[in-house]
Parts: sequence; structure tokens; C-alpha cells
Amino acid sequence: MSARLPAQERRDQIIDVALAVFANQGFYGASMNDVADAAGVTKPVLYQHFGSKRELYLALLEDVGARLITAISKAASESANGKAQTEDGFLAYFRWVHDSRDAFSLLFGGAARRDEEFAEAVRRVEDASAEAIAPLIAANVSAEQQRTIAHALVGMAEGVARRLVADEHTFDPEATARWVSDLAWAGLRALGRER
Amino acid sequence: MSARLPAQERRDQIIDVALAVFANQGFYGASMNDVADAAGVTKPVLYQHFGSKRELYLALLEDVGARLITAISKAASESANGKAQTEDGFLAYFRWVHDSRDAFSLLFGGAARRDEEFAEAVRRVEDASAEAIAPLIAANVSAEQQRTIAHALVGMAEGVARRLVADEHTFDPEATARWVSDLAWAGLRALGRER
DNA sequence: CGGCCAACTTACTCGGCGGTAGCATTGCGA
DNA sequence: TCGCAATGCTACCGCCGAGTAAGTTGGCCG
Repeated sequence: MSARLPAQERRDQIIDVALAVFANQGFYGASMNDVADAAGVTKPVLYQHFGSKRELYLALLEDVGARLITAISKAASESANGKAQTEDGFLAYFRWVHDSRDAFSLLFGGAARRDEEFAEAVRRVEDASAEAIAPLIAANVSAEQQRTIAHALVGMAEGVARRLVADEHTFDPEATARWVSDLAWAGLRALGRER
Repeated sequence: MSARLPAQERRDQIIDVALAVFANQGFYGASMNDVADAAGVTKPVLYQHFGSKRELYLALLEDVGARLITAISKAASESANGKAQTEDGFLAYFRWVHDSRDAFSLLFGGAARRDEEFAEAVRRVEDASAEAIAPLIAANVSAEQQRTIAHALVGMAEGVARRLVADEHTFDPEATARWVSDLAWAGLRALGRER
């Protein structure tokens, strides 16, 4: 069988494997036995590293969410003007989706939204994204409208990504980001002009 | 206890009640006993009307999805120009969300996306929405780009609605629709100009 | 009034899953 | 080389939920 591993390595491997399993079968669809099997190990081993199924799943969400936020905010902070920020932000997002489909499925595939505790973890990610977007929105609109716009843009990216991940065929993150950010940026500029 | 009901009425009542229960607790969170209790009957009664839990849930999805599609496409078909179609489409959408939060939660709350069969039902709704949007998109872009744009707009509406439904506080469908459709329409117009 | 069919209930089965107790084994450090 | 702590496994428990068999009640029709 597979070799024994020191605790830390085993833990990392479990996280890796569990991400794939949960992404494919969902939180309820995958049993702890499924995860254990996929890791080449038995159930009690999982419980040596994570107190419960929920705890394992939460660890995954946090892990994956942090990565996404980092990618986006890093990209946005390095851009000069608003338009570049929009483009680079979307580009970072779609690159992340492209390179980590499992992570995307886990965060936005659905299961995470039903459970209040999980939903909160997802919402933290979405709110962080919305916050990264906020500065791009014209200042002369109400706070309520700003939040709406921000979440509209987040939803845009999510909606596009969902379709790309659903129909398996590969996609070009650069082109997708350009299309979406063109759409978004034009909308944002229009907002500034009127009223 | 509650009176006996003829089959058809009981079936309708179950659908009503099940919608509320599943919307609040999710497919996995709610047991058939929960649904039965909420309807004031016992489990076997449910199974007289629906072959399985999945079948009941699917019936709900179809039912609710059809209503949404009808609302949107009716609104869009009655509008004169593209801009009006955009506005009226979004307006119909947000009115629907406003008046049927449970239905929204069921369709887009998440649980439905994990299961392949359920996900397909949801995708049918999203695709139908995307199709309603397609004619608004400039013809001089690739088919691939068109689909991306269409799903971006669908995602926009969904993202905004999700936030509105998540933080309970009531919202104004008219204002929301205006904000979102302004954003969308400006983007769509910009698309037509370039290239 | 009486019978009969549809509506409904009680009371189960069965399987799967989260979680755990206790034992086996491996390989690292001395 | 040998001990022993850490790593892992076998085998189990309890529970809960989907689904069902068989019996009971209510009300409509003749």
C-alpha cells in the first residue's frame, strides 16, 4: 500500500484530495469514506486531522477562498487606472477559475450556500471581491446603489465562470476576461456620466 | 385534525408547502417528515403523490422555473426597442424575486446545482434567460462571445438578487432593475460600437 | 342507512453515514 | 538493534432518513 506519511504531509494530502472529492460530489454527496478511499487511507485517519466532516469542509473553503481573494486584490492593487484595475481583476479571477476548477466548484458550486456556516465563508469571499470593486464605482450614487452594482459585477464573473466550468470544454481566460471587463467597464463609465 | 382533501387539492397543497420547506432548509436539510409535518399529514401521503423525494423536488423546480421564464419572456416580448427590453426583462426578474423569495432560493440558492438532474433543470432556466437576452447583443461578435455576454447578464441579475434575498431587508424591485439595467445596457451598447 | 373506495395513519424495515474504541505496525532516534 | 511514539486499520455503534406494508377512518352514492 501507500507509504506512511508524517502528520503534516498527510494533512496536506487530505486537503488536496478532499477538495477534488467534494468538488465533484458535493458536501452531502461525498461521504467521509469516499474521501478516505480517495486518499488511500481509512476514516479514522481523517478524524486524526479534522474533528468532523464540517470542520474539514470549512478548512477547504477558507483555504480556497483566501487564495482567490489574494489573487484578485494583488492583481487590482498593481494596476494604474480604473480601467486597468477592472481588466486585471477579472483576468485574475478567470485565470484562477481556469487553473482551479475544483476550487471554483467548491466555493460557488452551490452546496456551500445552503449551510449557514458555509454560506458565511462564501459571503466573506464575495464581500471581499465587492470591496475590491467598490472604488471603481462613481461616487455620486447612493450607498445602496453602490452595493448593488458591486454585487452585480461579482455575479457577472460568477455566472460566466459557472457556464465555463459546467460545459467542460477548455476556455481562454484572457479573452473571457476582456469580454467581461469591456462590458463591465462601459457600464461603470455610463454610471458616472448620468445624473 | 385538518380535513381530508381530494387528491388534486392535496397535491397542490403539498407543492406549496414543500416549496417553503425546501427553500428554508434545503434539499438535504429537509426530511420528508418535515414536509409531511408542515403539510399536516404523514409521509405515506407524500408518496401517494410523488414517487420519491427527488421527484417531488424536481416537480418544484420545473414548476417554479416555468413561472420565471414566462414572466421574463412575456415582459421582454411586449417591449418596443432593445433598451426597453433590457429594462423590462430585469424588472420582471426582480419583481419575481421580490414576490417569490422562496422560489428564488430553491432555484438559485445552491442545493439544486450539486445534483446533475437538478442542475439541468436550473440550467434550462438560465439558458432560456440567456436566449431572451441574446437578441440584444451586437451581431458582430463571435458566437462564443455572445454566449459569454448573455451569461454575464444572467449572472448579474442572479448575483444582485442573491444579496437582496440574503440580507432579509425588503428592497425596491423598480429601483434595483433600473440600476442593473442601466449598467447592462451601457455595456451592451459599448459592445456594438467597438471593433 | 350501508357499503365501498379513496384518503390517511401507524409502525415498521433497511441501508448508509458520521463518528469512535481499541488494536496492529512501521520506522525514527538512541 | 531495539523500543516506542506516531501512524494507521478493523470493527463496531447509534442514529436518522427514505421508503413501505397493512390496517383504519371518513365521506359520497346508491
